[in-house]
Amino acid sequence: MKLPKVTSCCTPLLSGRLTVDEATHLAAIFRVLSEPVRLQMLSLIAAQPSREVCACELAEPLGLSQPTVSHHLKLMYEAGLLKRERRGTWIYYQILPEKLAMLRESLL
Amino acid sequence: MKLPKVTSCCTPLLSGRLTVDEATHLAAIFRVLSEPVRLQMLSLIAAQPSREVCACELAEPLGLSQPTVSHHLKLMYEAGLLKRERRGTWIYYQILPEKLAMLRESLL
DNA sequence: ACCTTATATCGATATGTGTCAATATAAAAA
DNA sequence: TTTTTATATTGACACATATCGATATAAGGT
Repeated sequence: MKLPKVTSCCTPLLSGRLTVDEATHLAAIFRVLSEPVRLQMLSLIAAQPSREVCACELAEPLGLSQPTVSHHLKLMYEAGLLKRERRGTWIYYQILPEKLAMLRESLL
Repeated sequence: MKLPKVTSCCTPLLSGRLTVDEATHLAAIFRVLSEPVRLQMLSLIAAQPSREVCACELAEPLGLSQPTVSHHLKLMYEAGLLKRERRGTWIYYQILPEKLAMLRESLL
């Protein structure tokens, strides 16, 4: 059985008081967005006509090593900002726009 | 002469490629939001009927020392998330909703 | 099986930062 | 001016994390 998609997680920041758990969870997502190279990665993915990117395409334009790219992608994947799909040897990453929408709502 | 209020700062994340400077600037603001106690502070300010709070009212409900509260308020002030106003011995802080609106736009 | 390429993990290091006690500064009251 | 209260700064420490080289794992091709 399929569960309905969750598009929000937290009380909006400005209406009602955040619980400690809500604040911790929301802060963790903002922390993932608090690294310039990760924002550049997201921008780079969004700029592709296919709206996806192979992990192997990121190291060179960002000037980072492969382990570092892998590290950042993992953090964004675990935060629910990216989904991934293995196709053969390669892994492709896509942005999950619902997560960004949820974040926008949290800033209301 | 009064300048028009700036409500946006960066290319939206998903449209067009972020420059390094834009990514760095946006990431710095997200970093300020990446600490649970700071989100709780914002929530606490917004929950006041007056929409403002005296710095001296924050330490006790958050279980933090006065220097730590001062530190967090300074970071949020410098990031443009809060404005402050001295009234006598006390300093009152208010949220700048335009900044949050700008952040929401950056997540488009 | 072996080799090649892509991705993940590990270990080490450097840098950043949240926290507090101690102290300094600012403002008002006595 | 002295005292009191509020806020800011400083210095120290603990902890998190971005980064890389080295290595491990995964998948496909020869």
